Amino acid sequence: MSRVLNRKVDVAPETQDRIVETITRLGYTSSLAARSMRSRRKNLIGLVLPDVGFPYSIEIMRGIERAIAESSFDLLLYTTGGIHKVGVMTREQEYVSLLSSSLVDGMVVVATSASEFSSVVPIVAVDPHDVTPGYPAIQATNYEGAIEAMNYLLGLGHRRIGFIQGRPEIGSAQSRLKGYQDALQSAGIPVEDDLVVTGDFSTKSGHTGGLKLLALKNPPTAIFAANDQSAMGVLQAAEESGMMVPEDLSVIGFDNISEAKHLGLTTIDQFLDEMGYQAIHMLIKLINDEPLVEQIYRMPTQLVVRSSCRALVRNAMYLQSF
Amino acid sequence: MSRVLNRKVDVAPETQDRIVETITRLGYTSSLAARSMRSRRKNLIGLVLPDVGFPYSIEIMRGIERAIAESSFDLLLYTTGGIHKVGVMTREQEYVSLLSSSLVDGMVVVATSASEFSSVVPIVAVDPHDVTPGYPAIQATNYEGAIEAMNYLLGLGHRRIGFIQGRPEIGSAQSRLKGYQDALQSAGIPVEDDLVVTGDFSTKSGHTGGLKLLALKNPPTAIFAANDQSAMGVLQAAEESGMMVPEDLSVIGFDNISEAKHLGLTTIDQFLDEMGYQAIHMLIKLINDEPLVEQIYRMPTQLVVRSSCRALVRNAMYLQSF
DNA sequence: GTGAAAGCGCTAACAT
DNA sequence: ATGTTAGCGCTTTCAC
Repeated sequence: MSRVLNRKVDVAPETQDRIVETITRLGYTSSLAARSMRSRRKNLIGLVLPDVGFPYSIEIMRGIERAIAESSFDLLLYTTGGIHKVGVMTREQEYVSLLSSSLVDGMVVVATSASEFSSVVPIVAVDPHDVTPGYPAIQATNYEGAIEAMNYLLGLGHRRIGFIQGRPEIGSAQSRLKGYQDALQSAGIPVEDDLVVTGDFSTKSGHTGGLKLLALKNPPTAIFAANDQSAMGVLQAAEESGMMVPEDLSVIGFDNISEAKHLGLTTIDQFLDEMGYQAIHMLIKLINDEPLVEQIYRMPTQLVVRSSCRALVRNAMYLQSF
Repeated sequence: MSRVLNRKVDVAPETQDRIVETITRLGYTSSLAARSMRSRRKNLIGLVLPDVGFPYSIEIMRGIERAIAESSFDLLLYTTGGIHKVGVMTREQEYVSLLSSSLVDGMVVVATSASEFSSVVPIVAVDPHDVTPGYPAIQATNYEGAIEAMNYLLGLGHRRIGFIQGRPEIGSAQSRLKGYQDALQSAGIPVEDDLVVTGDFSTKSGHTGGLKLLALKNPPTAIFAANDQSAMGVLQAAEESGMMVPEDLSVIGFDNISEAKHLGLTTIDQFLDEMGYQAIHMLIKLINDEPLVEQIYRMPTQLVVRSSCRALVRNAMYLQSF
């Protein structure tokens, strides 16, 4: 029977038919556990996500699923339910071992904070916190993108530019800050500590940070937020503090979840999607023992300007239709 | 060693320490496959989703993850990558067998079109297409909700009310249509075929249907769309056909993804979330052999009015902050 | 072309 | 308290 299912060696057509008939009649399906344990190739890819509910994770999952759909692999996602549970960070390696030990052919780990993994099967990381990880990974060009964003604002004539940072312990946030600082330096503008506020990539932190910057004695004429969520918060802050919303205040979000589409740029959702997609392709290459062109695949980040309230209406239309 | 890991029988403290030390040193993790095959209880719940990328699936997953985080179970999601692959519908039973055979303690199946499942472990379905499925399930009060929505519009004085249907083959869409028809009948208003257009829950179908309804010789004064996506399409249609958007046209979306929050109602995202959450709790009861109060858990659906463009801006703010 | 048997990594039951 | 062993359901190998 095993021979029929795995269509390996010669089986008499008559026996074959009889077995197939019985299988369908009984609704039999081979046990994943037993099968995985015995055979090398499982046609299954494992995925470890920090939190399945975040838009961030979702977009990456979209790309992963797209690549999976095109491939012969199925996907097995393992989660314990949110990053809020204690010790999840330390459990990352545990999850990897769990799946890699004998269930999947390869794994994708998203937004991990580990800088090293021990695994029987190949691993590809998407957007790891570590800038120089010890495993194949998909990364964004955070530094270059930040420089680009700053040059845009500098090109508009801005000289006092505020910065809302992302979660400081994460590599991407550090790279973006460094881009901010280096761009200013290149333009011969001193970096003022007052103009840099710490955030955590959330709208709320953008809001708080925005209020802080706008309340300065000598407020910035432009604000560069480390991601779109914070940029949104800055806009809210501007609106609340009674200012006639933007048009008079340049706000840049590093990522943008919707508006960029109208400008013909890659939106962050497409961006994350593509990251997931590339990760699977990279992983499949590794599984098939094909050589990797580059250990770290770097995707160019793009920026988007938020400047008018009209954009919000357009965003609404877009988001709703999605 | 097995005894140490499963902290079952008595082990000498000294031996215990030695083993734990070795385990951590070697980074050993027990094989999920082997373990699952041998023991009854795996502390793992399986999830079969039609498509991990849809907002619909995502919201349900949120609730599921929330419940999982609170429980002692982990979650294993199985997907082949999108409903677009051929034969996925028929493969539903296959996935169920695959996981249920020996990997998980119970399963949640979302938006399934099967009316029967054979499984070794307990199954709970979320929002099955079948209105009277042969398995425990979480359902929405689609019929009652539609009556409620219609009564709202009738209460505003509307007598010619259009209807944008959902995917006709799906039970929930049928129930909503029946609610529309019955409410009209109760009010002594004849059901006009012209006022009912078929859709598929998408914004595009709402758009097309809206244009069709608005182009009627005697157009409706209100439109009831079977879900929020289509309601959004109707709004777009109204705007495009040069009408001063709403205020003068009542559009109701049966589900609402964001606005309802401002009105203090349950939003569809909360609604789906809750469905997923309840499903896990129901399943855990089944796994623990506890009796089920009701085989079908019915969640009250709530409606929301879309009437002004201002709402869009508010939506944008909400969605962005999310 | 088919039957038989070994063994994958575990857990549970039984033996010491 | 610890050592030993029989399988769980498969795939693979080796006989026939």
